Amino acid sequence: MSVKPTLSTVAREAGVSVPTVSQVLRGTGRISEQTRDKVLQAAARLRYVPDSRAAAMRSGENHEIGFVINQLINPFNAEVVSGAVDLLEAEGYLVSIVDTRDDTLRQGRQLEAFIRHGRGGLLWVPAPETPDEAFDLLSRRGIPTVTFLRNVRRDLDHVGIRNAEATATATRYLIGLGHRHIAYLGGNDRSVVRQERVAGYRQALAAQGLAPAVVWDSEDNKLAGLDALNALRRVHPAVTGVVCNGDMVALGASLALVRAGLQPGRDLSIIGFDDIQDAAVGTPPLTTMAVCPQKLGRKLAQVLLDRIKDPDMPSTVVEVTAELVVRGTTGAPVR
Amino acid sequence: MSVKPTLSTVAREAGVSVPTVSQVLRGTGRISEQTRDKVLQAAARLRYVPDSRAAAMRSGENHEIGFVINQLINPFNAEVVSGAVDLLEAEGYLVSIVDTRDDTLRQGRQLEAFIRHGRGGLLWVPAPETPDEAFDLLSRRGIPTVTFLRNVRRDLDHVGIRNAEATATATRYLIGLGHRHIAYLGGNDRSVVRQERVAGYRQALAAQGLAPAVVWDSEDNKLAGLDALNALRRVHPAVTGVVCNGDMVALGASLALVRAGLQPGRDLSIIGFDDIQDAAVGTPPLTTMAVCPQKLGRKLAQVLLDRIKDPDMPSTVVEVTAELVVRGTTGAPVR
DNA sequence: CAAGTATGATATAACGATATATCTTCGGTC
DNA sequence: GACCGAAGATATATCGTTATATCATACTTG
Repeated sequence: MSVKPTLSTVAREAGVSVPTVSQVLRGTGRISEQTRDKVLQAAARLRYVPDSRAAAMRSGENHEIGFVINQLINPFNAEVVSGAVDLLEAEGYLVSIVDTRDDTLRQGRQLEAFIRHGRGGLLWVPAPETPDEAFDLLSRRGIPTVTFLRNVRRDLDHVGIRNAEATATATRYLIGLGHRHIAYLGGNDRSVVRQERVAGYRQALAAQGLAPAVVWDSEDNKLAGLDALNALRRVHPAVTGVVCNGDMVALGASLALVRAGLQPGRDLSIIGFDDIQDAAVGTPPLTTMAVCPQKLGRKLAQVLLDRIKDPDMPSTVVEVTAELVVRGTTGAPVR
Repeated sequence: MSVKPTLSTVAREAGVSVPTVSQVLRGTGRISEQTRDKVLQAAARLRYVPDSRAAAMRSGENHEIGFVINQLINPFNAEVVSGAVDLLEAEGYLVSIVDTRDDTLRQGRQLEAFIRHGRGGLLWVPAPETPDEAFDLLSRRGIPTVTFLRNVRRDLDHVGIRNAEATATATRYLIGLGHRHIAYLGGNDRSVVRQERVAGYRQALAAQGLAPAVVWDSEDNKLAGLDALNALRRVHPAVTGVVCNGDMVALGASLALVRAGLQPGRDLSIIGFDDIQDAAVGTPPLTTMAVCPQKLGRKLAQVLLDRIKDPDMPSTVVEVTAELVVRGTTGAPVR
């Protein structure tokens, strides 16, 4: 009893032709009230659900959008996704998400799968060292694509964060509090985002003629942040302020202090990045550079919708400013 | 220059017929070495990518799987997803994820979208109060479906956790430590999972003839857990042990104690559920009922693959046992 | 009343692939 | 040399839609 009703089934049931059913269901063409009702009733009786793939194949229109994200486990990303999905679903699109986990090979397979399965648009956080061919394949096929966070190819639409500006703000804030030895913690140099952020940090330091920059790598999770801060403090004991590449690392760093019996914001100042939900409920709550992920997601969706509407538009770059939210992990250095 | 090469383009380029190209690329039929090479080279030159939708339409085979999850922002879920994806991608499937956020209406639209766009299988955490029609539509169409966590319809395949057993274990452990007033914290009664867990908790209490059960609702995040524990303690000051519906709530509860200047594990014992990454790095680290999300995800994928292979198989139910991991938030009650 | 114009429906082709049947060509066998 | 089978390719139909063209029928209009 698992037969899938098609236009032809409905047409037979209603006693009309296939194109007529198609026209009724899409509300196109001239149809009399009477046959309209007949068709709608037949469709409801059979519980007809149209096959979008067949429709897309013929019409060329495609309402399925792929979201290629780098790390779904990161709550910041998850919130951006939900913002983008809200807008796109309201416009009748189906958004399907895949998680590359920053594995370039996996990403390559997923992108190809998206092409094979005919996505009508792509939102994409490119994995580090994504080969040019990946970008070329998409642009050759003319698939509307918006990159997110990592602005690798200037010919594509992009939505991101003013990274350098944000870390400069954070660094200046610490300097203003009286800190003289400020380190940058988290990320690694393969990351474009981190490069931009470190640049802003260095620039703010240089503008005040301050001590040489200290940049320390770390994976993007609490445990790694915890270990990284301990290591950093051993090697650079003079450091009193830390600008972090993300909230997860910052929370880990804060935890390292607490475990060592020290107090974040007094013994060492920490500034995070992102303002994830956990940032506000930490002990102490985290000072951080906040961007609203929901808003970012909606912006992302909007840029894609615009691009789909007008494929020949010159490429857009939207950059959002992060705002300093002062909470409990920053304060004047103790001397 | 955005033309999409098709079988017909490749056939022209290679100087053979369309079916021949199809056969070469799929490795079926009898093909001479010579034409095989010709075709492969032509396909590579044109950067041909097959259109899976057209293929699926004709052949009926479908290698796209939908994962309908209830809360992507929950790291436990995100890890289950990654486990399932690993296995399914290895088998050549594309897994596309949507997040219902436990909104039954949104879920309905997403399920219908999955049907329209022809998913070949579904992994599904049903939202609370999912109407029967939703299940019926899927089974009528014969779409292989495995529910996850929430076992609502016994006619479907299912992978879940032995909830009652787990909370009974947790409760007995607290009793063994000497606790006599034990509460259950988190979730709400619309949730099937929570019902099962509360049942296990009640049963363990009843077996020892202990004080009446105290069940307290909370949303599934840290902040809500924090507020909920404070409220619970005001109303039931005698409570010395709390079994939680999830780690997020448990972490929030633990935080509430710390903020009140109390010590989790001494002043109040807390047991979580899930063993998310943050559980191990909390201060103190969280005692919890651990299930390995990766393993759970792989199991889930395996059940779906089996179902796809043999649609007439009787329905399977797999239940995984959660294991007590003792860390820092439990101890004997102070008197 | 012939010719033109809405109106409401249908016929037909096409999208890009695969399944099935058909057709050469060649070599082997009696 | 007639017949048969296998190998290697192609012709044709089909999946479920939509786009375009065509076709009746009725209604205007001069």
